[in-house]
Amino acid sequence: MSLETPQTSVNTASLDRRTNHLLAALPDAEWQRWLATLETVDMPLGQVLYESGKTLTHVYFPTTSIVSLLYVMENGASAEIAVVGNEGIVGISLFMGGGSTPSRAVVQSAGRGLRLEAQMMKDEFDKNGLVLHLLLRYTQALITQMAQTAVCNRHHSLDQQLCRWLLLSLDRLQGHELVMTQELIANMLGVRREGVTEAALSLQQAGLIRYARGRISVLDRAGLEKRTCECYAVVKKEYDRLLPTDHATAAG
Amino acid sequence: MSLETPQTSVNTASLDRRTNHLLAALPDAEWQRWLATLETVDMPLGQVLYESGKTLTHVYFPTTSIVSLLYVMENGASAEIAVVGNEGIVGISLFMGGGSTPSRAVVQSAGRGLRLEAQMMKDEFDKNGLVLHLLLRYTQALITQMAQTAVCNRHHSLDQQLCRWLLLSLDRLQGHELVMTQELIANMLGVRREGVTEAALSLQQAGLIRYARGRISVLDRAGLEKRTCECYAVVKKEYDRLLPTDHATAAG
DNA sequence: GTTTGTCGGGACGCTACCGCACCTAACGTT
DNA sequence: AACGTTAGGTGCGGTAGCGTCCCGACAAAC
Repeated sequence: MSLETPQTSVNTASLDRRTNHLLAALPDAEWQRWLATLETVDMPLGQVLYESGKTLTHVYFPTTSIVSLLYVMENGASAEIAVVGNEGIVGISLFMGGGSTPSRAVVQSAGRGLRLEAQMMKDEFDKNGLVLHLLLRYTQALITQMAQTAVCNRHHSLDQQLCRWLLLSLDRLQGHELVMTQELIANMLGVRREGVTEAALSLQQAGLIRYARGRISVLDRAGLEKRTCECYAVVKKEYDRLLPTDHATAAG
Repeated sequence: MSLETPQTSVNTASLDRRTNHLLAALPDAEWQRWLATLETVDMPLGQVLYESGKTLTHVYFPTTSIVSLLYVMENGASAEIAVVGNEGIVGISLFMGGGSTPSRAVVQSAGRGLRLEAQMMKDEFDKNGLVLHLLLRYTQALITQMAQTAVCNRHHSLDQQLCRWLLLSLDRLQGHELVMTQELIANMLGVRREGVTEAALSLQQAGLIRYARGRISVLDRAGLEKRTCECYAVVKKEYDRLLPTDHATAAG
């Protein structure tokens, strides 16, 4: 057969599930069901499987290719959040319930893969409970936070990271004060205490916060949001989208 | 009532589900079921909710506290992977299917929270299909990779990160060669191309790899593993644990 | 009222990495 | 054979954050 030719080929009888570990671990019943719609596709270098924020049309199971989950920053610089190869699936947001992610998936090493239509994937999960979907959505938000942290660690100044951290903490507390020594913040951010001292000092001089002996008061929240990097907004937006507060929007 | 006293109190009729967003979004049936076993607990600063690798006894729903998911490195340095407050749950590995994570959960801001016994949580999910559990386990492995990336970005040299990246890529391909320009690797790692050139050069001089015009051959895999930071092993181990290859171990 | 510990502030040299500019070598094209 | 393109190598000044050590201010303990 023409399994070696480059063009997209609809499933053949010779589809080998062992080429992707996830598919290999699938129960037989599911495998048989999916078989009908699984198709082999070529995945050339640089192909964008999905764009940040866009809804997925398919999920991909790489077999001989590697896909990078990239976060592309506003200034165009990018950083890899994770790689997916023949051990996994590209498009977890589809079954996690979010439908999209703030990252981009790009083929990083040309090869082949199998893909499945989005609706097919979703159907598998619609059989399951509400609780599940809720928790999965939460998990996706959490993942976003992690990913953004990785990016932020790589690219942003301590000053901006401190702002982000203060804002994220503030969002999880009531009021505008947090009890937190600079030493502790340094541990959280993975930097020196002196670095935090310096950054905090400049925030204080800018009139954004005030602090003394382990108490930090946020005086100008908007100012912090202006000063921080994009990472804060990305995470916040994603949490809001995935987990709308009950009083605000109806749960989708 | 003594809701303000510090000691652990078993659930009272006045338990307010709105104090934690996840609980608030719970369907009524589940909420009623959980109510019987949910208990309010004090969460003092510094309390370790779970240690890296340990099995959870409870999941926690912070209400007025903040919990840090910390990754503690071999040399004792630590970095925050994510924070969890009244919007979430501490212990996702319980329903993700992994049972534990390589990170530690520490109370970062004292307060209160609700907790639920591990078995109770699990029971909610055991009603659901195999596919689900498989995918969730995969997701947890992915999350580990993200978290580790964040840590690695913060703390390790470009040289080490390059080793990690090569190894992770190699694991997802067959053979010992990858087609990849230094330019591309630089984009993935979020660093300058020249930095990669320098690091790659030193790896080549050490006899670990050889490369020319976008082809990288790994000559000494063990050498790379020796040279890289702990991040690679952590991620690999977690993938192996969560997604054992069918021919090797039985799926747990 | 002194001591001891905690918290914040500052100085020093050092290293890793950045930004930029430029160069060489290999290869493909025509 | 000439040319342009792509991959890799080098040099140089700049800087963010590190390791270390030291200091002052305040607070609780004795």
